[in-house]
Amino acid sequence: WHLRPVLAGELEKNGMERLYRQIELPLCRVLYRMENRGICIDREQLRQFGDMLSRRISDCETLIFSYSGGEFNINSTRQLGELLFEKLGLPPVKKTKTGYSTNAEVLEKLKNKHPIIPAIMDYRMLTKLKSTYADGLMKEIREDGRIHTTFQNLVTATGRLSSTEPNLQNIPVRTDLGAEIRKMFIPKPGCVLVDADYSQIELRVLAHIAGDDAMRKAFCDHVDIHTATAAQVFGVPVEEVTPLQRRHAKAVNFGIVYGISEFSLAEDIGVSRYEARAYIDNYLNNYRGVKEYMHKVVADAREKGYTETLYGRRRYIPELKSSNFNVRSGAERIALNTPIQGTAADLIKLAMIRVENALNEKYPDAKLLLQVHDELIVECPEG
DNA sequence: TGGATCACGCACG
DNA sequence: CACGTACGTGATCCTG
Repeated sequence: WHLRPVLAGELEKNGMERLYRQIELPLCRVLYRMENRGICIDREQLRQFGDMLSRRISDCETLIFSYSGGEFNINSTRQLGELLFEKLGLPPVKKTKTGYSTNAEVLEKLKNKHPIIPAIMDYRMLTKLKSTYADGLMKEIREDGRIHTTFQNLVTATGRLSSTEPNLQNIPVRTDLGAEIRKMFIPKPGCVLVDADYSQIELRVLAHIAGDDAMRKAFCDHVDIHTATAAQVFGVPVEEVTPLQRRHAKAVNFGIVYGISEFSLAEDIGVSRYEARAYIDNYLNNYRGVKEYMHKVVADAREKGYTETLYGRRRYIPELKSSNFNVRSGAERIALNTPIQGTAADLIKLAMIRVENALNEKYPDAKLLLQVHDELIVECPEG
């Protein structure tokens, strides 16, 4: 309690009273309730899924060892690297600090060079699902048949939440087999799970804080933002945008939010650096507000020493003054991205407080259970 | 022997 | 694997 007046003074001095009183403090009670409620998972289905994975992993091992000409620990990146790049003589694509890189990107490039590669990719996917999810989640099921995560509100640099023991914010969804895990989260009898997610919240936040009229108009007109961007970048009418153009425009939109470089964009969508540069230039000439914002937000942060969200949450970035180019460039991407990611975090926290209160008031049997950065999951009575 | 820590890889938004 | 996270496994260090 000796700290209280000191910290209260700090809050006020930094203009974060509103953030604290209207968001962070009331959010604590919401998070406490969500953790206590937990979410139900189908234990029997999870067990069967784990057994199926065990069988497939075993088949995969047999296949891999038939190609390698002997047993080794496939989980060891060191042993795997020696096999692939020394014994089998495959071309090393990339290095790590300590040896050969064997990550998914490398395997993707090698997958047609040797039949062992696809088998290793399968093995990686299956063992990830088994150890982290099938086995990992099973250990966390409590007596009540539910999984109770812990939400951390004081961990991230941007203001997002994180979730631990277990992490329920990274349940698989992108692959078909992974999505099977997600289906095992079920409502209690008589209820349904309602999943409500924001559409393109980060790009909407960008359009707002950058004050970009073209991007705001696209959202106000309810057009698909990636298609609208493709039309701008490639200079074609909206109706004539091809699926490939849309995919490229989507990558550019993501890249902008992360603080793009032509090099990583080119790598991501498989075009030349020259083409990637042209995409970015076109983009910034059409979204002028975004271009100005990118410069201004970095310059402001360099001057003040921190960058901030719409609600005044700060992130200090001393590396902006580094003499090392890579360190400084990284800091500039952080200065650009943090207000976007952090404002989105502010907004969903505010929404959580309002949803919790509105449900208690009007639908007391409906319960907010989870938050996954841009989505809320509610368990509510059927009908 | 076994706990702590680092490196690596990979699940999500 | 650009921004932000959590976590499992292997390898290595260190302690007692």
